[in-house]
Amino acid sequence: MNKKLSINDIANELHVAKSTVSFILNGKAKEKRITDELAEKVLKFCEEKGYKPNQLAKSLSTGKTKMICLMVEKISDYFFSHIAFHLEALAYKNGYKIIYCSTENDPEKTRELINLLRARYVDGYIITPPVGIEAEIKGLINDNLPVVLFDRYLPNVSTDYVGLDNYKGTFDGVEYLVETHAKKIALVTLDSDQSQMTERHAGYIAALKKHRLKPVILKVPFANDTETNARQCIQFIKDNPGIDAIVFATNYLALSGIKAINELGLNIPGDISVIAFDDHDVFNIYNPSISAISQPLDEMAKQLFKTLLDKLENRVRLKDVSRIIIQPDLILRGSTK
Amino acid sequence: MNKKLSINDIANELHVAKSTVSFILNGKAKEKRITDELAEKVLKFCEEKGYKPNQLAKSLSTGKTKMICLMVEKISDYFFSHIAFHLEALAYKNGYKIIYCSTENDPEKTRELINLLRARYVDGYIITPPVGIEAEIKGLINDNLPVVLFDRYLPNVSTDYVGLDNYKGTFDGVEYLVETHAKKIALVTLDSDQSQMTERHAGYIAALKKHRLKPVILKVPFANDTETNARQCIQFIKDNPGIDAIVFATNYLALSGIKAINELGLNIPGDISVIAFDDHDVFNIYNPSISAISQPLDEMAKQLFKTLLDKLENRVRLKDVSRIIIQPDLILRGSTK
DNA sequence: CTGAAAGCGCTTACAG
DNA sequence: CTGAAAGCGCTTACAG
Repeated sequence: MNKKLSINDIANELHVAKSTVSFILNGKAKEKRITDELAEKVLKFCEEKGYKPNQLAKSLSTGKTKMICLMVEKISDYFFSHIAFHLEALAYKNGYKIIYCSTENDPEKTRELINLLRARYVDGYIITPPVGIEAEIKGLINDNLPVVLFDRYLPNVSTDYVGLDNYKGTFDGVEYLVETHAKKIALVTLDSDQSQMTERHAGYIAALKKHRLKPVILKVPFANDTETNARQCIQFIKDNPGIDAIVFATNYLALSGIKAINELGLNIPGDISVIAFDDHDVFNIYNPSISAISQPLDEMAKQLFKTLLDKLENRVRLKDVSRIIIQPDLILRGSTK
Repeated sequence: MNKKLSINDIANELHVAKSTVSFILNGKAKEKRITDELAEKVLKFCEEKGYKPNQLAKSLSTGKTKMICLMVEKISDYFFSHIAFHLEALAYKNGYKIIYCSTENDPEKTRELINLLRARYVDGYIITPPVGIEAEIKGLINDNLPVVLFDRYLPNVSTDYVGLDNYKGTFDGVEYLVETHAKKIALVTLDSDQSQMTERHAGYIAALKKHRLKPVILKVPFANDTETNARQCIQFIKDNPGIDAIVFATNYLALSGIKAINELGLNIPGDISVIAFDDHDVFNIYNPSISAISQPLDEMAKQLFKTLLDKLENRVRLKDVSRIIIQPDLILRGSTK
């Protein structure tokens, strides 16, 4: 239980002012015209003693905590936990720590979380916003806190955004299915107003229109469990005979849907081709392996962090808003012809 | 950009001393014999103004940050991201925030992470320790910081631990396979010294011994990717003709292994029964669905957090170490007879 | 080039 | 019952 060393202790032991120590430690020795000799001596002493400045004290006086908040829909989801992993590496490399929290798409919960994090004075926010949280996000922006939205945006909120070209994802997916001679291409999606979902829907509709095909759509409630989704898919397929391809708007919908198709005794891709939006590492080992519209996770995380860091380090003015749209990859596997 | 209210502002506006405000806000009004009237007035004022105490300042003077560090092997893994989700709910309910980080099983990286978090003065640690980090964990304990290990423990470190009865998991799994008349039961596991892996191995061996069967074991390197694991499984099954059941020591090994079995044209469970250690939500929708030795995630998270909280709130003395062993559930699905 | 001093926003003995 | 004051460990004008 060695007592923690403070900057005072160091100043005393070395008989210099603590301001001098502080300047040296923060790389302002040159600027403050402190002799190299002294700087060297102080640095060496700190090194030897294993001195680590108290971040709390530092934060209190600078107003910067070097912490960022990652607020996702649900940290245990495949997509979000992978984004979290990639962001972590980038954050730590740049001296930031990440506090995560899950909104579970509940605006009320999200509001509380934002309030809690504000009291912690985190420096910036990366958020997948639920609909209904516009005012709080604007509140953050008004207080000059950098906010980057991702995965989905809020039409009325002007702030940085990093997301996928969802429209192109489903559009290309459908076009590929058309090329393989599918005639009745269904979409199974969530009943959701979120931008990424409406974009996926729009891409599907547009591609069908281009090829003069008719939409066949199942929308399931967000809160459904896997089993319920499977049941609804079975009913949907029965109700719409002749479906020969299905685009699933999320990876978990695809897994339920495949279960449904299996239970109906239909063959993939013989009877029905399948494409899932958002890749998943089990898709590769599934039998048959599942074709997917993939979101480049590391690229997304990279852009997200860069966008936030540019604001945090004042390389970009707060008011200058960027929208980064990442292109999806259509990965063809065994579930399509 | 409304200026943040401080306790000083409140004291001034209400013409009371800031210590009084502080006492009231911290529920010490009674104790300090402050009139209900005054307390009421202050509370109401703070409520109206939306005053949120600055956590940084609070932390600096109390020495408590109300933050805990969750250090797992990899935040994007199914098991860890789900534990993270459950822990989050418990932490927030109790006023704590969580900083996560991934060790990637690298002692060097873990060492750095611990140092970084120490400079942040987090109040407690929940860690899945890589082998080789004993000294640093002891360092935390010596400085009276509560540490709860989970998933695996370090034999030489005496601290709280929450983990699964891994031995029982594989033991019961093997016994069930024996009951279904399997004669040549293989184990596919990681080449790892971690306690959870050696326990799973031991349970397998013990059950075989009891039934006078011979072990057939494949150990794959930790760093392998899915594809490589599948290749090695194929070779392993070819090299050991007559395997009629396989226990996989992790869920991802199971997924690779199933791919291998499929590629060999063997039927599950007709030719080979399969049990996976650690459930995964795709197991349920796989075809056939996969039997699993399941770790109760929410129970585990609950015990983990309770153990840590008991220490943080001084309900249990730091020196009193607990070991909580959670019982696995054997979930039988389509991949076993 | 260096030092004394104020300040960040809290908590908590201590005195009255 | 309440208030003035010191302290947590830093940063940063300011003076010399």
